[in-house]
Amino acid sequence: MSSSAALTRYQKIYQVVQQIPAGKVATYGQVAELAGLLGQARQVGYALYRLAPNSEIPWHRVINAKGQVSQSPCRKGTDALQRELLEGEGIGFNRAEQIDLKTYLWQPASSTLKAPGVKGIPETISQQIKRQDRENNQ
DNA sequence: CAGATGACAAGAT
DNA sequence: AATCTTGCCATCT
Repeated sequence: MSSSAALTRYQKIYQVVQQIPAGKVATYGQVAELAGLLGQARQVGYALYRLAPNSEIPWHRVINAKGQVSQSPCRKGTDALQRELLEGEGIGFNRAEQIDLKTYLWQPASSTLKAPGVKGIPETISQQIKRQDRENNQ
């Protein structure tokens, strides 16, 4: 820890991830929005990359928008571990090693946050903003 | 101090 | 449908 900043973006991200309940998952983009980093899903991945595998933070409940677990080239096996942890919480994977977001996505109460790009679930806030931005631009 | 880099996501081609 | 491009920022050399 060489950072002296009071509350960095990464720390906000960690706080959000800690709120994900067992048996549910959140996408990187969703965590970013909840952390006040709209549209910066990448930062979430960067932040989680910094975590130790034995961290108190439930990093394994964060998956990508396709419903698949991501993996780090530096940490072989973390994807398998992540899958085991999730299955241990009752989360099911289909044949394509994907999680059904419609069933398992964390949907915080009193929030309009939804899953990105999932059929049957409305677009995320960042998607709404981008779409409106696009329409204005035309 | 400048540049490289790292668990993503969405639009464009 | 698959691949490429861009946006974003904290850390480490």
